[in-house]
Amino acid sequence: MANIKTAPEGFGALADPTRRTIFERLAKKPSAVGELARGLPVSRPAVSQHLKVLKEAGLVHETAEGTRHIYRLDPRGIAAMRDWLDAHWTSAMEAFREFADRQQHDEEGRE
Amino acid sequence: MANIKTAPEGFGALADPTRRTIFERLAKKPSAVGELARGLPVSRPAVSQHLKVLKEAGLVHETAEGTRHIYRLDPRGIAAMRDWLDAHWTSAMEAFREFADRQQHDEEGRE
DNA sequence: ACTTAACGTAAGTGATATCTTACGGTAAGT
DNA sequence: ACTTACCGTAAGATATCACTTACGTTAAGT
Repeated sequence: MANIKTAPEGFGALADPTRRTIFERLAKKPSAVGELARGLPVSRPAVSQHLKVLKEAGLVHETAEGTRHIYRLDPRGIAAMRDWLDAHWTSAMEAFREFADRQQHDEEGRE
Repeated sequence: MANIKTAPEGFGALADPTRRTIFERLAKKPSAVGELARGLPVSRPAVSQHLKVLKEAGLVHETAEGTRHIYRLDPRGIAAMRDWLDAHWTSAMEAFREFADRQQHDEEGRE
């Protein structure tokens, strides 16, 4: 099971638009830092800082190839966030359905 | 299908610890604002502001009962975030598995 | 009608986040 | 050995965020 304690960090990590773009870029293809910086409206050091946040959240994994640092998505971090959402989704689903049904029933009774 | 364009807003909404606590509280039981403020280390207006963010992210739904405003989780917003994660999870899973296999193979060859 | 309860919003403040430029370190190429 | 490529970190500036107090509104109770 994925470590659910790291899930909250993930939300903070994906809260920033630039980091989401990086995340989506890595989903398509593992990339180096400079490679990511090209095509982004921020500097290369900024990308490094974003990758650090993503890494500490357990969402990406880093490996070195010479001086190049290759980053790729870590599915375990993503799974942790999914699990966190799922843990609440079920109860929310039931409660909301019950509420929606009652809401509809009340409106029908009023017509 | 849930509107995937609202998903990113959700990450920002759940990035704050206090909002996550509110979120978890609502998962257990729909509640009014003052009711939520009790037991939280922040003021009632702060809770109102947090609920506004959660609402704009599509994560909660508001209904009025007299002067009391009842908030409950909106499963559609949660589903949107889940879908966003799932969209990247699959490709990340495959790429990472391939990477991990190759990594292990390399290490075996070195022994 | 008056009071009370519950809530949202405005304004201001302190903390945090994100960005930049500057710098230092490591590995590869010549 | 020297240069070049690639990267992380430090320091500082600006923008954004979360919080508080003060205020106005609406609905219920007496």
